[in-house]
Amino acid sequence: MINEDLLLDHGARKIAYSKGDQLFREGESALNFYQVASGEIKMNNYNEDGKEFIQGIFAVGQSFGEPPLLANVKYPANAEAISDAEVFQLSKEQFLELLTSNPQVHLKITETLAKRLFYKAIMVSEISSQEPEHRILRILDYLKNHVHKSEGEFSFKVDLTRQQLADLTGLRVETVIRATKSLEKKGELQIRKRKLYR
Amino acid sequence: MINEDLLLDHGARKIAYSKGDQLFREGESALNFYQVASGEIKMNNYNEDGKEFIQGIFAVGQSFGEPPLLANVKYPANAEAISDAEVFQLSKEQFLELLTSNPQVHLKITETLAKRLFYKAIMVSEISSQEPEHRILRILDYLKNHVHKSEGEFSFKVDLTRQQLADLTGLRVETVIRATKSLEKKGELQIRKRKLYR
DNA sequence: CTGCTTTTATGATCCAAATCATAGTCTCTG
DNA sequence: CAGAGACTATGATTTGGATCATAAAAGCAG
Repeated sequence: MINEDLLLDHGARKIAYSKGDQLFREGESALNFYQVASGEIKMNNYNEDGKEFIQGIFAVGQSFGEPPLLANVKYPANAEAISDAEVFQLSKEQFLELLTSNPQVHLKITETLAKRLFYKAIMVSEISSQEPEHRILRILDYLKNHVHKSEGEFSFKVDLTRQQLADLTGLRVETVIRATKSLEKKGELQIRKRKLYR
Repeated sequence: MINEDLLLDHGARKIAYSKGDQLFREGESALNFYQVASGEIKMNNYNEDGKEFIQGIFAVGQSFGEPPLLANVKYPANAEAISDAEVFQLSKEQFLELLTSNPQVHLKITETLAKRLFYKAIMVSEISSQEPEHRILRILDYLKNHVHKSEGEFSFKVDLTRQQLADLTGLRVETVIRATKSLEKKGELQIRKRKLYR
């Protein structure tokens, strides 16, 4: 997260999006740096037959879409507003200028990338080689420990639908529903009012 | 890739490993920065029943294992020498010192992370939602375009065994063998002397 | 060259998750 | 508060890739 004033000083604009709007699409060139000011943004892919895969969900204060900017490649996924949202937008040049003139911000960004890489490394290995229940627990634990940073059993309320959980893990809704029920039976998580707690 | 002299100036040591040696293991704390001086290193995971997943293969000049260093998390995978290899090793402190005193190196590292994130984003979405043939083509195209940077049809000789390809894509050897044959039939790749060309 | 290991190959069988179908429950909007 | 749409639930069936088994070809060490 980059300080708002710093962003604005470097020419950032705050742009409003409505639920469902797309900010950019897979395959496009990366022109801007983005940071969420309000609401939530997801990055996702759709495969040939329309199945969605969610790369990540970004909430207030989180930036997204930097890698293609820094690596000079096309976007590997789309960005779409999950809810009505506001987003700080900074051109590539302005962003790089900000980075070079603020080493500590640069270091922070590097750290963010490193953390995201850590998450992806876990998910890719999980998805490739584990059963559904295992995959689901892993992503829940990741969210619990690294995003929400909550502690204590069943202290983390999962604010995702079964469908979103499916799209994050590469499973199907029905499989997620059955797997979560099974996990509840095993005491790995709780379901209260249809919401998952881990 | 960081200049060798620069590495040595900051206290890097060159360490020799034999084929099969492990440099670090999943779950350990990140203490060092690594860059390959000769040979090849892979990072991998093993799941409960011993199945391997290869996160990445790193050749001369490439660094690996930086994310946990920068993000203060444990290693998400093991590092193992594929062949006899030499590796520059730099302590965390020395590495961070190098970064802060050489902004352009820092930017280079950030770019490397961004590229790797790009690769992982592609792979995780592929693995989660695509058929074997698709997955294989994607990783081959990635290697062809972004690692070997070769152009022209069938100009890229794949220097991976079917097993390694399986471990990179989360498939099984037999599936990779069948899928590659099918892809050859479709003209998507060539097989000469059992080697794949894309 | 010979035997040994690694890699590629191929058919048969199995099984877990996807798919299909259908319905119940919740939530939000007008 | 009624009705629509989103979400959760559950059973039946299908299927693609894993698994198992076996073998042939290539690479390699002595």
